[in-house]
Amino acid sequence: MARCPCRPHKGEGLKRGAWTDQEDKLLTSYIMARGEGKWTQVPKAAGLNRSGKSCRLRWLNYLRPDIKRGNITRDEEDLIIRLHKLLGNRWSLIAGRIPGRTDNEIKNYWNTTLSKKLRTQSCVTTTEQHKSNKSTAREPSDTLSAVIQTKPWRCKNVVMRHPPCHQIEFQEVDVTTQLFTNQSQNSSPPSGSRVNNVHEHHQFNKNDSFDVNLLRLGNNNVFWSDFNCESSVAMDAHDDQCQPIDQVMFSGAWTTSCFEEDIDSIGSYWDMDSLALLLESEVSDVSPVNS
DNA sequence: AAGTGTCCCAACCGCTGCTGT
DNA sequence: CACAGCAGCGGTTGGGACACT
Repeated sequence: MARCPCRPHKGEGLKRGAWTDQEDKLLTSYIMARGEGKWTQVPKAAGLNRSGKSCRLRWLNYLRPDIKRGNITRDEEDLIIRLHKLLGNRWSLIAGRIPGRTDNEIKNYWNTTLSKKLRTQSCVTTTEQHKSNKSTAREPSDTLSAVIQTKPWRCKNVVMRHPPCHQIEFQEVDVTTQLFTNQSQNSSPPSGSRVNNVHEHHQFNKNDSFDVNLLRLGNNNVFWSDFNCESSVAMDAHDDQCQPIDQVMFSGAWTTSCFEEDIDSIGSYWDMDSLALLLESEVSDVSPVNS
């Protein structure tokens, strides 16, 4: 499929277009033996006449052993729609939340299937609304989807305080997490679905640098996610619990930023149902991004 | 059977941000 | 600070597969 391999390439005589079985084998066996990374060196070392970029793409989108084959399931489709509503065209972020699916796959699926489907649905909805609202005009903002604009932050000296202590502490962080479970699968928002409290204590050094992904959802909730590992927790930021002292992180924008520590140690877990539940509830009451 | 149109998706392109020097 | 090299991302392309006439 795809490109014509005979199409002249700028400069070098690297092969392009569809990959052969032989090339796949070479790349797979190389990466299995040496691991991912150093993509510019991969083609030469693996004996491939391809660009490193092409090798990386082939591995990530097709050869990786953890890639799930087969059609997108209904659950996955639902999740993609919710995540897209929340994140926009952040395909890699969306893919990171759907095990076994690649950003390319999700992007393609969205462009070829879901966008049409949603367009059709919105046409139907619009028509129905038009019929029912002939006399009662609605604010356009009622139907606006809330797309979170994540903004990455790398910050030092991130500190969290916890009640009753409101002192700034550079050494210790207490995190109270409230996990979502899929036990309450009714349509009610997650206020009723928070069932587990997990209390953890983390130690950080004064000059530690964090890459934490924090999405502030609604007034009281912080959706905290390390996108590099399969775990997420929702923190209740009500009454100053678990709020970062560094208000810059939160001022005026959805923030992204994070632990170097493996937050799996918190005991959190991740599954599609819990995320779906979270999204379902939070998208509807999300605060304005830049207020 | 042959021609044409449409769909799907692997692969490419160009850009951005990060890191090292 | 400037620059180069690299990885990663989202948008786009193009060709095989399939449906339709």
